[in-house]
Amino acid sequence: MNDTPRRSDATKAAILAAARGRFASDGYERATIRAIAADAAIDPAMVMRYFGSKEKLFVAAAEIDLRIPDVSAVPRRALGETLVRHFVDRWEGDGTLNALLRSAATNEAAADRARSIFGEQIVTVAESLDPDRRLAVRRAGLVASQILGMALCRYVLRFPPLAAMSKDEVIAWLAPTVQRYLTAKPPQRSGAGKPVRRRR
Amino acid sequence: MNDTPRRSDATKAAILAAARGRFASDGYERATIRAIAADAAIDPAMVMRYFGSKEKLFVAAAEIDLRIPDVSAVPRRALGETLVRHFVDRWEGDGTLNALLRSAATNEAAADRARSIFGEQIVTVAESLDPDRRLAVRRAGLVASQILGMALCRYVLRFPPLAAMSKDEVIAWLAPTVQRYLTAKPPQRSGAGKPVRRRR
DNA sequence: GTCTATAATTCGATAGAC
DNA sequence: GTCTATCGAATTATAGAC
Repeated sequence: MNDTPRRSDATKAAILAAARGRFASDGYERATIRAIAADAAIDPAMVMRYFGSKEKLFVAAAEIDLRIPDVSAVPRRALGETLVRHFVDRWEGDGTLNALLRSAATNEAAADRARSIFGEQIVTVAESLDPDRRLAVRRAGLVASQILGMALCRYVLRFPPLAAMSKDEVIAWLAPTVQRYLTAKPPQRSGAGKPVRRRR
Repeated sequence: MNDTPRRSDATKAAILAAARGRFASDGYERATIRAIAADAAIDPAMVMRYFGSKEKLFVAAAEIDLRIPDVSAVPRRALGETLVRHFVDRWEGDGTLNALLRSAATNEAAADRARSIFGEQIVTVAESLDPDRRLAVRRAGLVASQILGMALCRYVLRFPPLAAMSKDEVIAWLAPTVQRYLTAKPPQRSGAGKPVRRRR
C-alpha cells in the first residue's frame, strides 16, 4: 500500500465535493459530468479519467460511514432521541446523505446503497434491543421510514412546515416515534380490522 | 362545454395510464415519451399531439383528487388509523401517487404538486382538530413526513421489511404515530437539549 | 387522425495531441 | 496529467406527407 498523499488527491476531493452537491440538488440523472466538472473548475475529461464512469463516480461520492455511535452507552429511554439527532446531524453535515436519498428515487444502484446503509445500520441497533430478529428487522424498517420521511420532506421536497422547524423541534417530535418503533410491544395482528380499546 | 365523449378519449386514457406506470417506476427523467407510447401501443407523435409536451403530460398524469373522506364523521381517536389506511389504499390503488412521489425527488414541478397536494389536504384535517393554525400546519407536516416516508420505503425503495409487511400491519404500527402528531401536546421547546423525565 | 423523417440538443464516453 | 475534438446514442419536439 502507498499512503503518501498524491498531488491528484486534492483534485479528486474537489470532484467528489462537487459531485455530492450536484447529486444532492439534481438527482442522479440530471447531475451531469459536465456540470460537476464545471463546479470543480476542472475539465470534464478528468472526471472520467479519475473515476471511469458516472456510475463509479456516484458510488465514490455516496461512500459514507454511517456508524451509529455508542449505542450501548446511552440509556434505553434516550435511544429514540439519540438516533434522530444523529441522523439530522449527519444530514445537515454535508450533502452526502441527501445525494444518496435524491438519487435513490430513480437510480437502482443508489437505492441499493440506501437499502444497505439504512437497513443494516439501524437493524444493528434494533437487534441489540429485541432478540427476535424478525421483529427487529421490522422495527428498523419503521425507524427508517420515519427518518427518511423527515429527510425527504425537510431536505428534498422542502415542505415549508418541516423546513421551517428548528433541529431541536424536529428531534423533540420524532424521538418518541422512533422510541416506540424500537421498544413498543408490536400491535396484535388481529384478523378483523381495527381493534378499538374498550373504555372502562 | 361539450360533454359528448370523443373517440379520442379512450386513446388519451390509455396514454395517461401508461404515463403513470412509467413515471411511477422510472421517475420523471427516465420515463421517455417513446416508452410511454410503446406501452400504450401508440405512436410517440400522438402523445405530443394530445398533451403538447412531456411536462404537460406529467401534470395530466399526476392529476389526482386526494379528498380525504368524512373527516368529521370518524371518532377523534380513530383519526390516525383512518388517515393511514386512506393513504395506503390510495397508494396501492393505482400508480398515480407513486408516480408523483418518485418524480418529486428530481422534478421541481412534481415537487410543487406534492407539496400542495399533501400539504393542503392534510392541513385541512389538522386544522379541524387544532385551532392554532401555525401549530396545525406543523402537525400536518409531521403527518406527511411519516406517510411519505412509509411510501418511500415501501413502494419506491422497496425496503424488504416494509415491503413485506401486510397492509394491516403497516396501519397498526403507523396509526399511533399519526394520531400523536395530530393530537398530542407539542413538545416543550426547552432551551437546553433533552429534557429527561425524572424518575420517581 | 396517424405516421415518417428529422431537426436541435444533450449526454456519457473515447481518442489522441501536447 | 491536461485538454481539445468528437463519436454515437438518446432525447424532446416539430414539419409535413398521407
